[in-house]
Amino acid sequence: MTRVTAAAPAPGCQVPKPRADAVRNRERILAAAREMLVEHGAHVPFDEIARRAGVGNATLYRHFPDRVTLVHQVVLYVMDRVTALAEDALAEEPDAFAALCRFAHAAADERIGALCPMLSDDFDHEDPELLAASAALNEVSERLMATGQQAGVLRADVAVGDLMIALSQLSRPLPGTACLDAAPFVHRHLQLFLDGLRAPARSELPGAPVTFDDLKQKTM
Amino acid sequence: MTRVTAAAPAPGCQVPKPRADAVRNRERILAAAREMLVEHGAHVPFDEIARRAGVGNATLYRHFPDRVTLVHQVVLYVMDRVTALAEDALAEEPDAFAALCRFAHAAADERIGALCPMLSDDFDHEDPELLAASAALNEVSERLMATGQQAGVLRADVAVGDLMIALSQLSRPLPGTACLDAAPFVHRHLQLFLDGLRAPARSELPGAPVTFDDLKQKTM
Amino acid sequence: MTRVTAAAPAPGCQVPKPRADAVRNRERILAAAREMLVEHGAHVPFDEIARRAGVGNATLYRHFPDRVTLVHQVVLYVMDRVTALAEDALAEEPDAFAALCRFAHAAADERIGALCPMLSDDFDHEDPELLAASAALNEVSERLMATGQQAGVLRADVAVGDLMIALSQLSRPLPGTACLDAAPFVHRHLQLFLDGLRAPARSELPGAPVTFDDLKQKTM
Amino acid sequence: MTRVTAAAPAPGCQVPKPRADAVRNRERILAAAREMLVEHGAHVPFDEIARRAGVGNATLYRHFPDRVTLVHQVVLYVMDRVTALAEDALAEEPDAFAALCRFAHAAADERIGALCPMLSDDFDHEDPELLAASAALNEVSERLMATGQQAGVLRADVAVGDLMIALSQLSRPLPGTACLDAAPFVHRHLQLFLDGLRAPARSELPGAPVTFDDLKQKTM
DNA sequence: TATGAATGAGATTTCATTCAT
DNA sequence: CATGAATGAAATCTCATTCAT
Repeated sequence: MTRVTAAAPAPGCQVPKPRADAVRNRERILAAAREMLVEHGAHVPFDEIARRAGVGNATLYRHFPDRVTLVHQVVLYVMDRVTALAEDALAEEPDAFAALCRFAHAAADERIGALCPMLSDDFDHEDPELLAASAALNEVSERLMATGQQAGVLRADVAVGDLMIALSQLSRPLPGTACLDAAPFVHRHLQLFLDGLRAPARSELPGAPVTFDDLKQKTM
Repeated sequence: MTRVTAAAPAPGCQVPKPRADAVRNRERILAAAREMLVEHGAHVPFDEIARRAGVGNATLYRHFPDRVTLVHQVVLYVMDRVTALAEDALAEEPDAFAALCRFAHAAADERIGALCPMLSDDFDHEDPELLAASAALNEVSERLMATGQQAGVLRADVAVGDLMIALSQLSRPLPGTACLDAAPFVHRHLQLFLDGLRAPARSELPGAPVTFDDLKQKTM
Repeated sequence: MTRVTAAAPAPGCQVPKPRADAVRNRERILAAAREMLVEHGAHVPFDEIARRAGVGNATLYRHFPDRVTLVHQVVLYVMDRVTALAEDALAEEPDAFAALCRFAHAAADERIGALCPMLSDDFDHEDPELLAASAALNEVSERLMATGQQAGVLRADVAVGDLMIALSQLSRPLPGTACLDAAPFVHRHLQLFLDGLRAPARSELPGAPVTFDDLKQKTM
Repeated sequence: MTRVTAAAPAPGCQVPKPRADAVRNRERILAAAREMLVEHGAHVPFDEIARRAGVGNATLYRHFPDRVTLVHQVVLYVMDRVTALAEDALAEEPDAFAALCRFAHAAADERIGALCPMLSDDFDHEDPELLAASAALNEVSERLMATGQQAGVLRADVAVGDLMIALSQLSRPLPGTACLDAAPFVHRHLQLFLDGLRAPARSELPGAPVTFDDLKQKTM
């Protein structure tokens, strides 16, 4: 299993020193931002995120010069963790459909909805770090679905993009509800959706299977 | 079929004069607000709504003294139209599951996601107009589901609340996508969800069936 | 004499209504901004300008969305007044060199230094209003200098740009001094410069005569 | 010729160690600060000066505890160099007016405008180092002017303060122009001003000759 | 000593709401 | 009634200065 974002510096490199407290602050800000963004939407005041992270607001600006950058880093952060969940499900769950379900529910709990900003028009899909992380998630989730389709337990007319979109939509916080845990039906409706994915297909789907790359198209 | 929100004044009442342009302005504001709220979330500046509606901002305030009121009226506006869609589906579609599907897809197109603010903590569920509209929608949609369950084409462990929530979530515009039409996979994923609703049930669902009334609970 | 910026609306035009108080506020802001910008440089807090003008800060933003716009309008405002001074000097002062001196000292008192931002790299020289005002000032000041040169009282190797630049430089507030009136030597040094302009030329000048258009070149 | 600011420690003193890199850093900061202050005014962020000097911001603070101190040292730095230029002109240029011109143009190139902060209300004129450097510059520049006036080539109604002020004003970078070299007309207008200084006087000057000491008066 | 990081105070800008025409 | 203008409060962002490594 490869963690993408935690790129280790080459041994003997000249980068001065990462300074422990700065790293810890960065982590704390990312974690706080993920919660705030998922729970309260993209409009949370920066000061609130800073307070939740326990740092001054200017510290937040030092690490993430603007909102776009912060969101971008949160996406990377969550994507990395979700990728790990998919790898775990594949490795530990022998039944193909069970693996898919395990992944889906775990990803919802891991706030996969935080990946939604990727779909935004102004999201930078060319960023190298994102491309790498994205490819990793794409690879493992395609493996997850292919396994199910080859085993004949997953309908053939769906692709990873379908899963990712619906997963994100269904696990997004309902407006006005304070946090994800306060929406106990997420797992219910997710399970209904997963039942719809199970083979044999029960109806014809409009449109074509959505791949991961489709999500990067500006023109959806 | 009863339209709830267009309450006609009692005959012989003394309400001065409805003034044609005021009525037209109210309609334009409601339509504009529905689009803006669904597309850009609850944070759209009032001035933007006013501009989209083609009226001055103060006119908007004259019709809707505050954001809460405006949102409330938009909910009523959409709820009324969605109710009509359910009635039409029931009346014109002989097959029970086909009726459900027709309703779901039509409601998505009608921006049923604009009902989400109902789930917000600060939404006033005691308002008489809302109670009436709500009861009407509840009645017809329960009839829609009951028909399907009695016909054995709809799994028995789901209720209207499940449908409404998931429908809203799946049809909400993805962040950054300007309008619903720009998200062509909404109907794909909605259909997958509908396939999950079809009997026989393929897996056990966590939690209990969600009724319409469950959605009014402040503590979700 | 033609005032350029105070463009009168065509009779019978459809522009709604200028609203007296808004016009008065705009005037007050422009006057206040001219003083603050000339006295304290381009970094004066917007709130200070608003306070000096006696309006709320947001009112300032309504009239001038950003600092660039405000500065631009101040330039137009001052340019118009300086143009009028040149016209007056030409019309009322029979002696050519006396007219030039009268104009120079009056322009210094009128804060011609406020035109300095025109020389900045990010100043928009393409704006139609500015082009018109600029042409008017150019025309009258060239007439002013040509008169002197034809009368043989003004050295021939200088052009309007030379006058404008030096005039602006010499009348700019010295850093740290509160206001122009507190720099009583402005008129002394201006007169020394004017003496240097008088014919016959006492030394050869480096470079070429600077025209008005030269000042618009980004590459100075 | 006495260099004032490079005060050598008394022989036998106990100052620990000058540390070569600290001295070099101090030089680099002073040079960078002179450029930034002259080019972008007194408002340049400290961090920018530090970046331009190639040191960390805290290093800047170690050498110069606050902005006032930094500006003060820059003034001393430039004053010392300008004094040297005046001495050179006097020593090497036999013609009195030529010496004045040579000095003026050289001082402009040496950024004499960096002395302007001396005129600021909050500048400390009592500092011993400054008093010494100031006296030295005053002495040599008075000698420069007296020579010219005794030779009858420089008008009698001007004093060193007039020269210093006008020189500073005319050589200050125009707003938006990045560096002095980008303003090719500085020497043109300076020469015009010098022509105005030449005897015989062509007009009467308002005000009285400005001495060096006049510039120290808080109330100008 | 040199430095990057942290921070609060203040500057800039936006927006919901009220006011005057 | 309809509207553009005005406004304070809050959000975003910058920067001089201090701190910790």
